[in-house]
Amino acid sequence: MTNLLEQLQKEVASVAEQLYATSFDAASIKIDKTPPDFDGEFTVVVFTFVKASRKSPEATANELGAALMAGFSLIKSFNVVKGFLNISFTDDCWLEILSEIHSAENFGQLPSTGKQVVVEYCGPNTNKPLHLGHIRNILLGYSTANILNAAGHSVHKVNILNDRGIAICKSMVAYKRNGNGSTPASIGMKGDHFVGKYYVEYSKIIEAEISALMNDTDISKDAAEKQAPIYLEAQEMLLKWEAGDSEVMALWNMMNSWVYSGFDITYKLIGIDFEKEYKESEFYLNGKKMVLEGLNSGAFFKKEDGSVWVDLASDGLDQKVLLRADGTSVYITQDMGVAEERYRDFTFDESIYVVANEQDYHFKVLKLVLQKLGRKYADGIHHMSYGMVDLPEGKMKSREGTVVDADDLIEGMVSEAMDFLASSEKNAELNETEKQTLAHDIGMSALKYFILKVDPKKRILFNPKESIDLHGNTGPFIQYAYARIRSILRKIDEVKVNIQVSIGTGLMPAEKELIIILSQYPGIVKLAAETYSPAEIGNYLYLLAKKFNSFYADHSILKAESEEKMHLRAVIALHVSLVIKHGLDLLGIHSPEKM
RNA sequence: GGCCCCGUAGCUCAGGGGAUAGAGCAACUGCCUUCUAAGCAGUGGGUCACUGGUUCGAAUCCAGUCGGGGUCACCA
Repeated sequence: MTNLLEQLQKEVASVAEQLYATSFDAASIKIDKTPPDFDGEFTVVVFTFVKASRKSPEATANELGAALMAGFSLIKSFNVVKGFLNISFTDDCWLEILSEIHSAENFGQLPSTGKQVVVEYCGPNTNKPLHLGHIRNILLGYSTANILNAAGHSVHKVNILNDRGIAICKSMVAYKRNGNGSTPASIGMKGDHFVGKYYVEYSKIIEAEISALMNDTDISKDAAEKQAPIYLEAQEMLLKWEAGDSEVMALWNMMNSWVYSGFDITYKLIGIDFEKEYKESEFYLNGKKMVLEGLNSGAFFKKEDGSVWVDLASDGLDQKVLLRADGTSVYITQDMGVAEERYRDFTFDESIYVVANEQDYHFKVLKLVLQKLGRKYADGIHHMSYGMVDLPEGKMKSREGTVVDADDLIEGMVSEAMDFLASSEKNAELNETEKQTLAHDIGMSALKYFILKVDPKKRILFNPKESIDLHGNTGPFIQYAYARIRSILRKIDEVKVNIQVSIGTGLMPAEKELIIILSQYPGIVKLAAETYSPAEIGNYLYLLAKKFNSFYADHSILKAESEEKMHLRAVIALHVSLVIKHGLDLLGIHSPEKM
């Protein structure tokens, strides 16, 4: 019963086999949901059978329909339009399905697969605050982890902190020059913004120095950049860092700790968490060891200048450097070390990297390199490649100051939701704190849904001048449907109505439609997990909420025609609300009880 | 230039072999003494970039063309 569609496929296959003495693979039989303009719930596409039947599509469809009716008691009726066999199931069949949903322990949670899955997301640099690009990454990562968990996997959310390298040194150098011992606390600034301020300051200083050099001497801009005093200072600081200079390490630790405390605030605002955070500074040396191991095993080779390379020509890629001539590590070396550690930590079956598609090439290389080192776990590496966020003018560029800051964006959305609350007579009974909480839930919902409803693979266009909607195909729309249902259910609880499904009540089309949509939910969770696509959940929830709202406008639940109808509708509404809540949870969106 | 991704309504997006291509926003009409109007019902809006091919059937698959983006660093 739980999978009506599969059952129907099998029935069709066996009926067709009897009629036409040809065997058909049940799973390959094409059955769609019947489009709204036609009568029925499922549609069998009969073109695949006409060759065997040697009859017209219509005759074949009629023949199959009659045979199905005769042998399959759940079918109420069928009709044929051209090559399409539309099938209706009995009301009792759908009520039975509703009853199954009603008695399910945790509808939408799929049985355990026993698989260990790691999801890495966020991956910030520690020299500046998070921006809109990180927000998409964070939302996709967190939501995908939830979805994989609902699909039965054992999921571990991890972060990777790019905490070393020239970028952080730039902030450090600028701070040393102009910081005057100030701290985030002393000037009342969030730690990541504080450090980011000096990163911006570095750019200003070097630009001044470059133009001074170019005025004094006749050199190119590129050359001037490499001679600028602050650039040389940053380089020197990087070397000192690698040498473990205690003064540099102290500064580095202090500034990074400021950044982390800033990030933590943002993570909390968004409502996400990590089981473990990996710092690249702690693992890049392991990566180096792995490169040397590959050199010894012959997987990699050394060039005359001492640099170490891997040849990926046989895999359709180029040669790739793994270790510089001076022995320092490159980006990929660090990822190798972290991957190894991660396998030690979780012995994962699958390790998912949520990283923008500009790094497609990098992850192909990482996987191949680990495979060449004989790491079996490399087969489980999956790059969840998502499209970047564009502004109307194109890509966000931190140097040109066009980045949309994460904290600003969040604050803007929440205050917009707050404005809406203030302008409405509803929610007047809430106190200021409750209003803030609600505005946060709604504003974040609008932002999260705006990003998550789009297919992860596609790029997103964000126009900072147009605020994100609170109406229509939005997060608040779905939340609203939930809040309306909760309001009704609270009233039912008051009169202690015992909610149960009674088989034998008839079903109106709108009631049946909601049951059908509800029954699809576990399949949607599975699909979202298989395709790594929170958008599947988002689109489904919108459809569900929309159909419920439509139902709500036409039919009263509390004042239904009969007691029996009231129970039935209450059960349907209850499960619409539970699925909405479950689905919104997967997206990291709260479901307010009132709004 | 090589490789990869993307072109669907004015805008933002669904649909990814199946019937007459759908939503939201924006514009315009109606609907709150009835379970929350952040809602519902409706109107207008399309050469699914273009050309060819495969198929009973193509927005969907294949090839090419045009347009947009990414990448091909001893940057991360």
